[in-house]
Amino acid sequence: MLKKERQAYILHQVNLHNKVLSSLLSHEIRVSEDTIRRDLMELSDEGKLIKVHGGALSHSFNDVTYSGLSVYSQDQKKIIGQKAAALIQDGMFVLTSGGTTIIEMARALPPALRATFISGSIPAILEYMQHPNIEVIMIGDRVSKNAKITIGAEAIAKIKNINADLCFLGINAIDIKRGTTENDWEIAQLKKIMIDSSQKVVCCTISEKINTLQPIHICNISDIDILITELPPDSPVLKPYIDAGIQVL
Amino acid sequence: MLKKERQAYILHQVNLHNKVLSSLLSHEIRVSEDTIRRDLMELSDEGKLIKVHGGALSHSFNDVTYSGLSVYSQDQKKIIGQKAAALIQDGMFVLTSGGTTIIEMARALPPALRATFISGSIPAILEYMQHPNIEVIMIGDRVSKNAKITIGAEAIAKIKNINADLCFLGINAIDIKRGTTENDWEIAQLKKIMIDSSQKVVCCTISEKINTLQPIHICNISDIDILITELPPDSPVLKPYIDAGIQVL
DNA sequence: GGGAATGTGGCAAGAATACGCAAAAATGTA
DNA sequence: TACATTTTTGCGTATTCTTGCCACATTCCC
Repeated sequence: MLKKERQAYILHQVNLHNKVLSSLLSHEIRVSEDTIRRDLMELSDEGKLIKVHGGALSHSFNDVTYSGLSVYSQDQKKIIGQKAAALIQDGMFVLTSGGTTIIEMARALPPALRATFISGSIPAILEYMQHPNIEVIMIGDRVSKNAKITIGAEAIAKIKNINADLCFLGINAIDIKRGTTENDWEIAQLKKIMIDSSQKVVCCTISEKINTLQPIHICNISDIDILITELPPDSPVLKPYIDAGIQVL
Repeated sequence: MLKKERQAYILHQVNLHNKVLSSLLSHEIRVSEDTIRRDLMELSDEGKLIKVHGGALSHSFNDVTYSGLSVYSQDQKKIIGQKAAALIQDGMFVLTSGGTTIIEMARALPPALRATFISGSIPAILEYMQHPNIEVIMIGDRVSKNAKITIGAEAIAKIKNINADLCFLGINAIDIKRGTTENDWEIAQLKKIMIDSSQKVVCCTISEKINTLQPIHICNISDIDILITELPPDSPVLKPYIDAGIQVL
């Protein structure tokens, strides 16, 4: 088993179970605990997980301490949310992923809007529920505790049967060559299906995620219709994406 | 259980109940009181809570002023929640409705418990997600904004396919003759199906709902296996239900 | 005041980790 | 291809962390 492969597996396990034990992993992958520990150290240095005595934890465990960082980009995300909300018109069927940018979009929805929102993300659903006039559809399945989203074959099958007007994805990494990428395999699968089930695909992300990569591929640049960031559309960072035919807002 | 994990659990409990007792925690998490005390010390040093003799208090405890009445009803529901949680054993599949009593049950679940919880209630799912070891399945469908639960043909079909060990229903009205009743037609439908899909049916309600009626019929007394209230089982109010063959806790 | 509960500090066993080192594997270079 | 260099991995040892237990002090409650 390759080192990268091993680390990807560890990361997947962490995102899946919120925790991993060095002893268990070393037994599973049949390498020494030293190797596992070194992997965990590296992943921890990269900010992918939190190393603790005996193993590692997912970041979602202490999002209390992380809130400082998210507050920082809160304003940026509000701008993105407003741009995104402006795309939705009465009567539309809208499919959305989870993520803080999507939450901000939900908060920016005009109260008079009448549309149908479909999502598996629990925080997103909670926001949509606050809205007086929109219809909310929850995708059911096993709940991933760290992603706070429903994940699994059932959810995928359900989304496949949908034909939505718009699909909003909060994304963690986008690159002009590699397209959008993700670090959780299952969430990547979900997003792929959501893209397939929608007429138009809107990607929302703060600018610092632009030109970054994560291990798992979601879609190519050509699959994206609209890209929303907090920057003005004529920012030089966004030029390559406009040239690639994406509508940038 | 990892140290960080344990501390996260303690913190969650503190924020939930505004106080924790060392003795209780040590029993729940199955570690010595020394360990709990050390954890509380550390968390106290980090400013996450306030250490006191015998346990710890939430920091927000100061500015929380309770209205005496609501606390009273809350305490009743906590008692119900604890009785209900005690019924669940490792490996069980548990189907639950929504409602405040069910939420209290979710909060009373021992952290070591490994079981699968299935529900369409969003507040209930949120509570289950806090638990370190239980698997959570969300039933999907249209979201009813006032009931905060997924409702519809899809949800009903999904529940029909389940064969659960236990079904917990928070009920608003129970009567020895008319059985349990409800005031929302769709929720009544859901509860009916949930009863059909479970080996054992547990009804949870505060005693003031006993011998009351609502317009829509859910099930008869004979369909109920266990009835949980905040009262001791030998209370005279409960006598008719025991005579009817229900196990009263 | 007195008994019970709780807290303190020390200690020890066991688990987890850091560190240095060497073998093995991969990579680079002539 | 042959050889040097770097990377990766596993092992032994010393060290640190974690936890439970014990003796004893302190606090709480009646």
